[in-house]
Order: sequence, then C-alpha cells, then structure tokens
Amino acid sequence: MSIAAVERDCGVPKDTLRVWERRYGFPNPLRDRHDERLYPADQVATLRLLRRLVDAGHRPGKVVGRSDEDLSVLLRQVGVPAPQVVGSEAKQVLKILGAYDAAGLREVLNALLMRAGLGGFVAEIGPGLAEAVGAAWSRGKLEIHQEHLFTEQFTTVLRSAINAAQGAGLPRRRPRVLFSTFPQEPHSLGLLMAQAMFTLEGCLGISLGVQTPIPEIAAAARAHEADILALSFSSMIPAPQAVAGLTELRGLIPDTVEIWAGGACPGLRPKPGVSVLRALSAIGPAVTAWRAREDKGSTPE
Amino acid sequence: MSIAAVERDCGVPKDTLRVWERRYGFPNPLRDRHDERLYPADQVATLRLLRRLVDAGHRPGKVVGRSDEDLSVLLRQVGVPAPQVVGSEAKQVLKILGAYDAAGLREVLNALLMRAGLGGFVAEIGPGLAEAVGAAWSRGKLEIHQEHLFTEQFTTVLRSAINAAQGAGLPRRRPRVLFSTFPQEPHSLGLLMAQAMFTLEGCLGISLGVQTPIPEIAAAARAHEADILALSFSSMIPAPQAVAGLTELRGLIPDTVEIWAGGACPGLRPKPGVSVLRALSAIGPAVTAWRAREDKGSTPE
DNA sequence: TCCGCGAATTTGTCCTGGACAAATATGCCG
DNA sequence: CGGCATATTTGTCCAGGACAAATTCGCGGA
Repeated sequence: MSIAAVERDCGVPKDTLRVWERRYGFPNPLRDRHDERLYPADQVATLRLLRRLVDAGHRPGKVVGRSDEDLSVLLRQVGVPAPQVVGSEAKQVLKILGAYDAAGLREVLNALLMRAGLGGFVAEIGPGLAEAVGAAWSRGKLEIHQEHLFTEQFTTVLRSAINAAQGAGLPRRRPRVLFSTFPQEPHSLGLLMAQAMFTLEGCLGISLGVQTPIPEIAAAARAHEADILALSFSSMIPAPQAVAGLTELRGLIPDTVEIWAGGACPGLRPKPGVSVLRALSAIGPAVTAWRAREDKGSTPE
Repeated sequence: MSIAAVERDCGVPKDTLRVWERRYGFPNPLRDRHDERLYPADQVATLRLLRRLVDAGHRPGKVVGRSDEDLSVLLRQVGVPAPQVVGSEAKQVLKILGAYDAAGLREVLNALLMRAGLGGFVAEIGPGLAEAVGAAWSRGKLEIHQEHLFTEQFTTVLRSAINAAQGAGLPRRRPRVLFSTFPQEPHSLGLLMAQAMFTLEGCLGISLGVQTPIPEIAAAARAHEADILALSFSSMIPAPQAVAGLTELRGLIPDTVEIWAGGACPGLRPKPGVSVLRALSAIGPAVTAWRAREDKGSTPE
C-alpha cells in the first residue's frame, strides 16, 4: 500500500507519516525497487488505531511505536466514557452486518425507525449505531465494505423517512436552513440526521450535499436567503481545520445568518456567530428559540 | 492563502503546486516571513480555471502561465462539443437552477419522472440533464453550489423512485447485482441510475455506495455471492486508472462473477470478463441475456 | 494545596531540489 | 492511414532541515 493510499485510508497526511517514521521508528514500511514506501496491511491497521487514539487526545510520542495490545487497551479506556451506549440495537446491527445480510439490515433499520419515530430514531438510536459501526471498523471487526453497506442502507432508510415527513401535511416555514459539510468532510450521515430533525420542526431545508467549498457555501447562503447554515463535522476532520473554516465562513456572510455546527468532532467550540449543537436532540429547542427571537425582533421583511 | 488552503480549494496537490511554480513560473506566490507561500486571491482563481482545463484534457505545459483571457477562451471551446444535446427539459432545469429555486427543481424532476416513468426517465432524460448541468458548470454558467443542489435533488428524486419500485409487487430474483465505484470516483448519479434500471428488471441489488477500495469490492462480491458487479465511471476518472482497476478487480474474483462497466468515461473498453454498457438502456436487454445464459447453463444451485 | 504564567518540549506542516515512472505525444515504417 | 517504438511531459515521491503552534512542565505566589 503506497503512502498516498495510507493517507486516504487512515487520514494521516504523508508528511506526518514520514516524520513519525523518522522520529519514532514506526510505521516501518518496506521499500519497492524505487525506494518508495510500501505499507503492509498490519501496519495500516495499527495506524488506524493510532489515528483514533490521537484524535481522542493521546500524544503521538506516547503511543506511536507501542504494541497493538497496548493500543487496544488504551482504546478500550477511551471507549469507556460511552460503552454503555452500545445497546442491544447496535449489537443486532453488527451481527447482521457480520452475516452480510443487506435486506435484513434494511428491515431492522426500518423497524427501529418505526418503533421510535423519526425524531426518536435520529436523536437516540442513529448516532449510537453509527458510532458502534465506526468503532467496530477501526478495531478491525468489520471490513470496509461492510461499513459502506451500513452507510448505504442507513442513508436509504433516512432519506425515505425525510421524504415522507416533508410530504406530510405540516406547512413549511422559516427558518430556512442550508445544509452542507466542508470540503474535507465526506460523511453524509450526520448531515442527513440533522436534516431529519429540522424537517420535523417544519423548517424549510435545502441541502447542498457534502463537501462544498467554503466560498460556495457562502454564495449559496446569499442566493437562497438562508437564515441558518447547518454544518456537520465528523471526527474524521481535524479540529483546527474545522475551526479555521468556520472563521472563514463567518467572515463571508452577513451577521443575520446564523451558523450552527454539530457532530462528533472533538475540538468544536462555540464562537461569536457560531453555535455548537452537541446533540441532535438540541435542534428542536434551538429552532423554537430562533423563532421566538425572530418574532420578538424587528419587522419581518 | 496558504498552500494547504489552495490544495483544498482548487484540488491541486501541494507537490503539484510547487512543481508548477518551479517549471512554469506560475503560480508565483508571495512569501511570509518564514518563507511560506502565500497565494493571492487572483492566482487562486486562475488556478481554478487551470484545474478545469487540465481535467478537460489540456496539458499543463501548454496552459499554465497563459493569461486569464486565453484560458477563458479555451474553457469556452471545451464546452462547445456538446451544446446541441441540450433539450427543452435541460433548458428548463438550467433556468430553475439559475433562479436558485430548490423546491421548483424537485417538482420539475418529479414531474419528468412521472411523465416518462422511471425507466424512460433514467434512459432518456436523466443522463442528458446531468450532462447539461456539468457542461454549464464547466463553462462557468453555473456555480459549484448550484451543481451540488442539482445533484442533491436528483438523488432525492431517484432514490425515492427506486425505493418505490423495490417495494412494488415484483418478486426479486437473480442476478444478484453489487453496485459501487472505484476510489477515485465520487460521483453517485450514474450508479443510482444504473441501480434504477436493474431494479426495474427485478434484480436483487445491493449498493456499497461510491469509492470502495478495489480489494473490498472483491471481498464484498464473495460475501454477497454476487452474480454481477456493476461499476460506474464518470469522465472525471482518468481512463488508464479505470482500466488498471478493472484488470485488478478481474483478477480478484472468480470467473463466474461478471463485471459490467458503464458511464461517460471515454477510454472504457470491453475486455475478457468485462462488459461495457454504453447506455443505460442497454441494461434491460443485457439482464435478459444473462438470465437466458443462466437457464441454459448448468444446474442452478 | 491550588492556580496562573513563562520556559521547555512535542508535533505538524512547510521548505528545497532531485529523481523517476506512468501517461502522453511524436516520429517512423509498413 | 494505422500501429508501434521512442521522446517528452507530468505527477508523485524522497531526504532531511526548519520553525510555529500546541501542549506540558516547573516554579513562585496566593
């Protein structure tokens, strides 16, 4: 596996891979005949563990180079804060994924959705499932294609539910919300779940899909006369980049447009003009508050 | 703007930016006090033009360093090859996109779908629309966020139609088809349209979504006991990479599994064990032929 | 004991300039 | 005019050095 492939796969930049090798002696890739690094599969797996640990706040110097066993132990400790969340639903989903049962997976997701309702599903079950699958993958318990399958089925189920909710009676009204993610963020699940919550609140939602360049997000906000920009950040995106992007975006749009950021990205902090919604369940109250502010405020145009 | 920001924004890798500067004298960034490149906004804009021209097949050595006027002229020429295909539907869609009318866009797409049926829509209208939007974007007539909006609405409409078709009566039966794209291919529209066609034929479809690593596609084929791998290639993916990937994939799966490739990628050619379906309308007959072969063949298991 | 603040360490990203393979164009011959 | 060998172009990789931003440490004062 070439250095570029590892960068894509583990999310560790090429420069960082080289400097880790220089400083800590790991990874320790083979070389092809032109002296280019070739990473064996097991080292790539270890790198994925390392990425999780570093994201969780461990310092590279302390963890790079240690054995897989050590890392697993640390990872379990990291996981401790939220292990009880791996409820029976997640276990069931992982079991079905293990059996490669695509149709069964969709049935289960649909059943969960029916039982909890769209709001309950998105607020309480969805994030837990996504996290459990992500964790299982990074621990090597799931293959990439199983994670893809989960994402695809989850997307299908959620999209059709959103569709149904949108069609259902409720008149759509403001705030007008624009959804997207930054260019470095390809994950759509968080965005979709947020969209579901806003839809349930009767908002006017417009999605640009994932990975919109920042100036384009600003242009779209103007074009669509958005009240709120809803942005989703997974733990894949480096926190400094997220923060820098938010600052840049804030400078490109009028003060009347709010920015609401959410997702599992650890370093996400509220700033002037940027709200951070830690959980999807916070969206409902936040929309209510927005509408109250709006009603109280100056003449609506 | 730092080199990393330019890489994100224009999609030109850092190494390439540096080597263009070394070889062609452009871009010609300022330096901050620590000798780091700072790209002025106008050079970044030119780089975006260059990126499009290079994607369209121009050689960097011929275009990097030329004036913005020259580049604009070339860009317009790039768009010329396919203007006559723009039917009335496409014109309507472009007009609505120009007005930033998200809801209207969805209504129009839905109306077109209803009028032509899913099969007719996908075979005759969809690709034309996608191509017209792509062409308008590359000629600078549409902004990126408008193209994103189109993709998102198109996806929504198609997915819900596929969903409905899947739910409708018809018992699902073989072939069992696995859908995905190669890692360099992020476009999902072609894949979705193909999925619609296979669904209409009553096939058992399983989608992995876009950008699955090639060994993972192979692993998934085994795990799901697929009969056919359906792969979609847009004109974004370099032809040599597509061909190399197909060869690699062919070697990883048993001969009994067929590979069907489709899409706008120019250099796509059939090879032993790899069929190329030029148009989506070819899917129906191909499935019929597959079933005939299957029935005539050895004992079904 | 705890808290702030300056010093020391760690860490990621950028630099230069060289190398080469894959992709593409060019020229030659049948 | 089409197919193949050769030449050129082009992207990505390498090494090893540098430094700023982030983080931790150590110390003196409340």
